Amino acid sequence: MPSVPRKPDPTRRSERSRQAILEATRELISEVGYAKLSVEAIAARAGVGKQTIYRWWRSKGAVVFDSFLTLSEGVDGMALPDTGDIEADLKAVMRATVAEFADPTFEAPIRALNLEIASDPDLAAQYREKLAGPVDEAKKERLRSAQRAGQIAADADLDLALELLYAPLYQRWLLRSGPLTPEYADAVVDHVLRALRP
Amino acid sequence: MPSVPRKPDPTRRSERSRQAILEATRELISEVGYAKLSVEAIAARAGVGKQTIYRWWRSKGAVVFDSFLTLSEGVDGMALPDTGDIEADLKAVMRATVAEFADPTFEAPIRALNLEIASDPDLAAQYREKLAGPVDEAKKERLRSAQRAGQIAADADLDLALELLYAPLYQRWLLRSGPLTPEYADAVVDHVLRALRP
Amino acid sequence: MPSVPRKPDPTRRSERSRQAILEATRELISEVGYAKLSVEAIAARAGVGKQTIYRWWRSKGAVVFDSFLTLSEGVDGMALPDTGDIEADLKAVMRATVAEFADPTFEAPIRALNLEIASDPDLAAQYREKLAGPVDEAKKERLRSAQRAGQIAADADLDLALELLYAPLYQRWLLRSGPLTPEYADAVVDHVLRALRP
Amino acid sequence: MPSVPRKPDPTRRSERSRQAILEATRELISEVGYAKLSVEAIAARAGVGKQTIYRWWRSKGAVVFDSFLTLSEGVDGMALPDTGDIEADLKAVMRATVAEFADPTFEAPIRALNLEIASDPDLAAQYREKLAGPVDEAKKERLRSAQRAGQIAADADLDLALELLYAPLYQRWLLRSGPLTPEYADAVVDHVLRALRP
DNA sequence: CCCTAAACGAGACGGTACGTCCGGTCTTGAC
DNA sequence: GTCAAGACCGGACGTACCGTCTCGTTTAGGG
Repeated sequence: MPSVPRKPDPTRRSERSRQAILEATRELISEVGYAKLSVEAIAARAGVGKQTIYRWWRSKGAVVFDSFLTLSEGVDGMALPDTGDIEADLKAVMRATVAEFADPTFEAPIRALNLEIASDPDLAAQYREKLAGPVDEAKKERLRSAQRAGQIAADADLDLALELLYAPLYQRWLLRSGPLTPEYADAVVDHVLRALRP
Repeated sequence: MPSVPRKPDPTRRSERSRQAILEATRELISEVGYAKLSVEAIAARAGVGKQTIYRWWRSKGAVVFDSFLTLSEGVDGMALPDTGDIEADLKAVMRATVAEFADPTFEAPIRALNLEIASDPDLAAQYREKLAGPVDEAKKERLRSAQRAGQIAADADLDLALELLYAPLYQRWLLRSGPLTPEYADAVVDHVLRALRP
Repeated sequence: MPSVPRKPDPTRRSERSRQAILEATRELISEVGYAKLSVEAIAARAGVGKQTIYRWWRSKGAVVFDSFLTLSEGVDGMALPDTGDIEADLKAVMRATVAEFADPTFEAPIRALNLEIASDPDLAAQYREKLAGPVDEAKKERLRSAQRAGQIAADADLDLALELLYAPLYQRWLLRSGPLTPEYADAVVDHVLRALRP
Repeated sequence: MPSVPRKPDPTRRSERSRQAILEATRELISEVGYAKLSVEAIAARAGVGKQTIYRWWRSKGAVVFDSFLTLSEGVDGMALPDTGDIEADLKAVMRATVAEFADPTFEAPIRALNLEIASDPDLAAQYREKLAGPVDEAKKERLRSAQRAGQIAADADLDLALELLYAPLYQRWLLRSGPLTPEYADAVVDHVLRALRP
């Protein structure tokens, strides 16, 4: 008897347990760090049986991921500031990103999330669809506005533009390969805008 | 007497064991992946006592890291090709990087190494010093040659230049956020050179 | 309001479910053995909700016990053979008992039942009343007949007599402390009859 | 890789752990009863890793069994009292057995042991060899003495004699099928001696 | 004939324990 | 004193069941 694992019925899922698990996960990542996070501890903190976690998530990584999804659910309709000055606007956004990376409260969980995504292609796909996608779309919308204003080339590849802007920040932060300062953000913006000029 | 762990005498270290451990580590990362790599398995595969691993390395990550150091020992004196055409040279190098990332043989170990570095600031420092540093220096040397040839601005920040070039590739690869093609490498080079023009 | 568990109404009990549960129990004891018997498995096999089991039985042991009661319902009016020769009759009955103990079909369930009874005084009481009692009464009736025929002492303690006869068989079987052969049964009968002679 | 479970080296076994485990087992059986005894609890109480238990014992039952072996190690050379009066001596011994069965301190562990033996043929074999065997030999020695004294038949089957004596007590105790009194023990002895008379 | 209340199947839930794996420490005997 | 070997304590893993608790869905009188 190969014990066919019947799949659970989502309509009967306990929302209370789901919330408790995601909240416990977020708390524990902040408290003990991602490396020492255990399903056992999540279940205990959430007042939940371990099976309830394994029933609804494939892996610890999936729980971690979901705990972030929930955090940033309101981001969807988000739009970036548009003062008409693409350079100023980008620098503001990039400096905010730098500040977020520097904030020790965010540092640990975001790092956990990124390690999880880097390890698991499935989560990476979900990440792009649910988290990165909408945010990137908002950013590209701002770049399109700049295209219309003639501030960057009309035929610029906006996906590439985004990567030229953010990847250097991301890499410095993830690998700690250099100081992550507002000035650095500014320098990146200056260079990339130069590359994108009409 | 509180067992003061006298530190081992490196002169008596068994080179044979060291090699066996590093080799077993490389093999196992390729075979079972980084997530399922265990000290136990390394010791068994290497025909070595676990203590011998713990005696000489702080953590599993340190072993993984060292297993790469050994791999790339000959890289030190390396210089990049210099045909006089910075654009062609950069595209060649970047396309090689893309190919390396795409090679399934390298994929797993490099990913393991990067996860380890992202998790452990100490290893990150070692990484910069021992691995990234020399390679980056060679790359910067090529850029300096281009500066002298007037192909890129004399006052360009070469560290930044390197990051603008490599970070987009790195990010796409690590997060699987898009296709990693030679054309993509070319596009990045084109943009960055534009930003760096005198 | 502390959920007073109103007790179920037996008149509305589903006979179909009851039968399915008892049958599934018997099957599973034979198939996987008593130690690995689980309420979950019984419910699944019987196509029944777990609650239906817990509604009508106190414990797994109670189900096991009941599954035997049902098996041996027709035994009540049973009478032992009476050829007039107590020795021959007893030997026949005892040999039959030996055969039953040796039959692998009966072995597992009977053992399960005995372990359950040995663990739970309540079940033991039920066992005496519902199963052992009637059977013992039939056996004692045969002994009384022998008393009237002057084959065993008129003042013999028949309960003790039964125990002298059956306990040695039972012990050998339960603890596997020796071979359980027809000859052994005969020897026991011979000795006990000698002890009971007028 | 079928993970060949290499067998442990008994010469390196920790005697301290072994003792702690057996002692914890005895304590827990007395405290919480056999049904609620868990390997987890034994390990915790003994201050031992669970693996250390699973390394040296096949099952929980085997641990329980061993914890009894250790208890009764001094019994080996034991000899029964021999006043020359077999009836008096047997009654004394049987009454002692009755008392032991009645003692609530012994009740739980002995019952646990018997359930374990009844469930597991391997343990049953060990039981006969290590525990029951020596004790039975002492009892048979006393019976042989009675044979020499002409109190019981010279050709009596002493194994059978032992079973006729003890099985009724054992059965009454295990199944709680009747009161276990000194008088009952006496009655059994009287009958069995009558059956064994020369 | 419908209404309603109970029993029912299904199975999610909070838990406990399972038996396994591995981390990191400690011990033994060979070299 | 390092080494291979591996026992040890501890703790987390992912699974199996426990007994309880909803969920709709039958089902069977009583109105």
